[in-house]
Amino acid sequence: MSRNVPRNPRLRAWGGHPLSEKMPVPFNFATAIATALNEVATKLELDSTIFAPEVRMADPRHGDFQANGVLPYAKRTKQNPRALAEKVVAALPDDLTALCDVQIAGPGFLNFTLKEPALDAWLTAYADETALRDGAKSAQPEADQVYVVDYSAPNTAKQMHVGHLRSAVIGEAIARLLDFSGAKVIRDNHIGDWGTGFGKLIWAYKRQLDADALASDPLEEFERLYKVGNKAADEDETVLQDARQELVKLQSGDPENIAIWQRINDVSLDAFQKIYDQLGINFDHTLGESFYNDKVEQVYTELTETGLAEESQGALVVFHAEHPRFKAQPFMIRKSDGAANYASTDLATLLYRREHFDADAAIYVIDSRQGDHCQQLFLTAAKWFEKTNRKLPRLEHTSFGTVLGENNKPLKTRSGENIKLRELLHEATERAAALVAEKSAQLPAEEQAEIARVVGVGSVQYADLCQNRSTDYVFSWDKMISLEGNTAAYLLYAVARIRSIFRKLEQSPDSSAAFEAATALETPTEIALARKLTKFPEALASAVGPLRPHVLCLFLFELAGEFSGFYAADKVAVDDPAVQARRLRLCARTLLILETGLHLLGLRTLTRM
RNA sequence: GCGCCCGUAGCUCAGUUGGAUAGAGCACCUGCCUUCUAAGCUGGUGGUCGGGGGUUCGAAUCCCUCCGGGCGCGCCA
Repeated sequence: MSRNVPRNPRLRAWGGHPLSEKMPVPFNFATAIATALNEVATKLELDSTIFAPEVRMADPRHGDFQANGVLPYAKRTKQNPRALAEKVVAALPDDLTALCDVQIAGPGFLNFTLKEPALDAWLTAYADETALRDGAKSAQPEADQVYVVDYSAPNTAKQMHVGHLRSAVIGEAIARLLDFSGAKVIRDNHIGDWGTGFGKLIWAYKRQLDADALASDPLEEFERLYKVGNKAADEDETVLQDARQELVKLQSGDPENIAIWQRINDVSLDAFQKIYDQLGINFDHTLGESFYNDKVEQVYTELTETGLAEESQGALVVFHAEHPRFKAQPFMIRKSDGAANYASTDLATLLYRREHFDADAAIYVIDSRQGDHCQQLFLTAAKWFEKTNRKLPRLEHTSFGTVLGENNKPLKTRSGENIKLRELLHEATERAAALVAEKSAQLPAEEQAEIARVVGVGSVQYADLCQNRSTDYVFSWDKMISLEGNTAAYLLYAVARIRSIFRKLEQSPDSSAAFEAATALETPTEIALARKLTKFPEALASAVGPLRPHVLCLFLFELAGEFSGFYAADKVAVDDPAVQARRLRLCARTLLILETGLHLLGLRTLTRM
């Protein structure tokens, strides 16, 4: 019999960890409380269609968790809320009341405060990343489902710019969060490698190529050529005709044009990879629009045969008669010239993901401005899959707002150009390097450079993640790099200070032997820190559920704040071995959760800064 | 015109299945380094939650309406 299988059925429901003989402890206390309250409701024969525990994290002044469900239930069933609350509390199972004190507050709220032994048991049970991962997986109903995460997706022949930042950063964090929670994640970079712009670009490539520029900075040269071709086509009708001919030749497989196109894509992907390397992004697949060239015909055929698509003004479009807006606003799946567009390839892509990857879910990390497109895509796919007896994956448009400059307009350079991601990351690193030189001049130059890279890039990533993704956000170098408040540097600094303690004491955060002498948590700052640590599962679940990384950011910031308070109040390197051991254990767990959390967000961490 | 998002402290933002005295950070004022990294910590000032109405034990949160801002809506992706 495996000792990893909880014998207590409630513990199993909690995703509990049976390491402590004297106290079984759930991974997620909030879930445990909700489970217990539902059992009580059954025991008391409450109407389960009305009763919901409504457990949430509480203001620390009121305890660790509060359950608000008793009051509305009592109101709806015309009972005295307080009397019902007392009945519920009296019926709570012993294993829950062993974990926390329960109080009735106000008109019938239940306040749960974790007892010190429960905190202690949690810190014992969840001592490494594997334990956290197992706990997260057990708490996640979608564990083992296949999630395709579609993010980044830049266009080839152009450099990545600030407009590509959020999809890449948020998408990566979401992929990591889902993976940590037990999903089978497939990271798919759906690059735009087949646009109509290639005709103009190839036209210019054949006539105005600067070989030296191509050798030194090919992507810059492709961008210049595109502008040349675009301008020429605008000014001269015959150029436009020629450019169209180049596109037709490309699409019909002309070897010369295919070779140029291939060259452009190779160069582009190399440049993208340099950015991805800095951001810690690795895709499982890069299946761009060109990959679906031979797969759109099936889309046309099936959508026509099922009666979903119709001809309109020479194009093939889908209307949704039942929809107030999409009954008139078409979803165009084939242009009047017969060419595919991104609606066609997106439909083909979804089918491929369903059939080839067996996807249970597809997450589209795309700009909120494409909301209509996604809605039409999802609506069309739902009908198409239903009519063809296919299982529709869970489809989610994980949208995000625009990065604004301090003038509240989309962020651009002074001359009105998009800011290149390469330059943005470079400047972030430079600014961080200046700070490192000022604050940590004693460190070797090489280490200073590494710190600058981690802090600089991490600051960009964190600034993007820490705000609710649905809103636009104002980009500010000063706020981002000032390293105060809810920033990457503040969190990285907390990590570095913990590492420093272990170095000074010549101990390892991974060695449980160092913590054996630990006694019960005592000081208010010790207890506050431990209480915060046990909220990680809640924060994680709240971030994964609605795919909102900023919830995790906020938790990590608050955790780092609790740690800083503890650090200032309670010295770890004290003579008393019991006190030192228990504080060292708090440091080890804080380090574990800060690092795990930051890595989930896609940031790297440091040992010194 | 239709639709989506948004409006919370001087600034940038949390608070989204309705819950306790609406919270942070920055800025400003105030203390704290011969003690583990002061890129830190402690205390304080600061609010008609855009306006008005409604729903109820309870509304920043839900509904209605108005004001203000951003974005999208047939051949770019």
